[in-house]
Amino acid sequence: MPELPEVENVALALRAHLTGRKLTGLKVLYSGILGQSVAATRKALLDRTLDGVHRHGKYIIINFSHGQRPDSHLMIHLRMTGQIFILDDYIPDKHVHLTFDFDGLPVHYRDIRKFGRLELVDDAIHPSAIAHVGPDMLEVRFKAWHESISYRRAPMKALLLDQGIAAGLGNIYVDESLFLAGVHPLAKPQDLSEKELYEVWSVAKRVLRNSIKHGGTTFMDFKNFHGKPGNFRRKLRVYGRAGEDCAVCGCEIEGLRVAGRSSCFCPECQVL
DNA sequence: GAATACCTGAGC
DNA sequence: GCTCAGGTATTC
Repeated sequence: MPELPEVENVALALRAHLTGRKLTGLKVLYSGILGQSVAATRKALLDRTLDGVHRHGKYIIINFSHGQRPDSHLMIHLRMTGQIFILDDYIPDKHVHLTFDFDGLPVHYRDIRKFGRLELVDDAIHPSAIAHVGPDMLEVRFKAWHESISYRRAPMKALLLDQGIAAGLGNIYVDESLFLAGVHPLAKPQDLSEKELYEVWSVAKRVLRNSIKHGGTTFMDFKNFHGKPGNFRRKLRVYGRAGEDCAVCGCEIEGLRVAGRSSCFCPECQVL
């Protein structure tokens, strides 16, 4: 499911609905999604109050406080199909692996493919567990971003997907950003002028912000905190549109495999 | 880089 | 039955 805009959507909802609420129960039905044991997780989180939600790239880090003891920090990554939601009269199906009970308010973690992770970490903002992850794509400045890609020999598509350079873009928003910037997915940094790279950087941020505004993209599984799909799918120009006509020039959108991921681009608008 | 592994479901 | 899927870590 989720790239930066979808994760931001979930983080905003967690902050808005759960801040100040105490975790009174934690039911774990499938412990494979936990980074630590069920006992350690329960011990660290139960009877604590949620008092902060932070997002870095596609990671959500929740701060739980307790009067005397030190705070606990729970880091969540939804990977491909993770969902966090609260629904009235919801009966959990077999894909709900964990349910938080915030003093009578049940919040479910559901994940069809079980790739997602919830783990206790050592910091509420920059856990050592994600020290290898680069700055958030919405915050990284052009100079720093440019310096970290300019010497690389990989195609732009691979560099934009590389969370170590900047965190948050995934397959959908990389394809969309490259299309809007008019850059071919196989183009390398040295094929592009600084002006073109600036365009990629600024367009990527614009796409992410725009998608956040529309509640993110639901392509297959994504659902927001209230179980509703995001509205950005209808704004997608190339992702998932191989074989269709380009909205700008009318020629056929092509599919291509880059960095092990399916990619869509317009051969006319994105010339190598 | 590429291949593989982690999982389940959808679509052909 | 096969291939593919919004992600990432690990191993050549």
